[in-house]
Amino acid sequence: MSETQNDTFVTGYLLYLLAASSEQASAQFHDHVRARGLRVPEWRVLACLVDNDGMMITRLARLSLMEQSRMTRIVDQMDARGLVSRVADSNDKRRVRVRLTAEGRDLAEALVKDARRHETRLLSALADTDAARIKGVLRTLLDVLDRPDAT
Amino acid sequence: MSETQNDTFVTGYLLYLLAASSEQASAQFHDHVRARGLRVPEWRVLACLVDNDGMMITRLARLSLMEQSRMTRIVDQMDARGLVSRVADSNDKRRVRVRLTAEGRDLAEALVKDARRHETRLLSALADTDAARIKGVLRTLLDVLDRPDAT
DNA sequence: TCGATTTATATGATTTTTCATATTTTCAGC
DNA sequence: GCTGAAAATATGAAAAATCATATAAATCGA
Repeated sequence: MSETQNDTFVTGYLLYLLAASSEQASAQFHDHVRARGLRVPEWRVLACLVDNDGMMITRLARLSLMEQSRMTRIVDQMDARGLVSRVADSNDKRRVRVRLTAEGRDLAEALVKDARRHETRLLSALADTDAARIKGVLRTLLDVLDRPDAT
Repeated sequence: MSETQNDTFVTGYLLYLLAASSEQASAQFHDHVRARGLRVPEWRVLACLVDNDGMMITRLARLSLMEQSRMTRIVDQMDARGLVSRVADSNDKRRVRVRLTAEGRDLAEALVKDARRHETRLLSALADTDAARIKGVLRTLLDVLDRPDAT
């Protein structure tokens, strides 16, 4: 007798599929990140800063999918550790610009390289049609969610 | 001058797209869940149990995407609150079967109904082709991730 | 059938994350 | 140039989540 019975709802529910695939797809790479001595939120910060160094805390938080107060502390710790430094914005004194240090940049670039490799492997495990579609579909979903309706 | 500059990596990275779309797609419904007086993990437990009442803690944890020790405590609290009850498994005394109470079932069924409505709205905001593809693509990804290779 | 291993759950201690709110600076309208 | 609102960041206290490990029951092999 199979233990798995009629999984009528959860298993086919869009939000479950999204959460589960995000979770599982990330698990492997997140292990790698931790093996490199970083926590996942720190890796996210580094990745954002490689794209666009000197982001302010708020924007970094939005992009890294975390709360502002949390980002403040993450940046504190990364600063203390020498991966980033806080720079006052001359135009707007409220803002804190976060910049990669040389060490931070090296680590960030190495990890981005690893991430790209990992992504390639992941995509190549999918059938061509799925691999070709997945990012487009997700981007569309994100676009729709940005528009203030969709509930 | 646009604040958004050359987002070369993060914005197009599969794991980011997955995390961000999961996060954002869920945000609205999770607010609804909290408005109904539940935390997200509790909602997940209820949803699992509607599909398959009497699941054991370990399986519930896997399906709800959380750790076992955490699930033990969530079930404690839901039990204390009268939403579920713990039932000893007669065949295997290590196991704890978690069953919905009448109250738990009512709440669970109401929320599943809400979730279905929300999902429908979400899908209808996508173009037909995307709506038709998204679940399939995610399921494929999950399948691939289950197979022990794909790194 | 004994002992070693694995599986299922529980729990104390710690770390992470959130929540509410304070502080500082900018901005908008008058 | 004031005044009130909004934006950016920080921080204490609380809640949630993780980690390591304990306990207990089942299973597998010699």
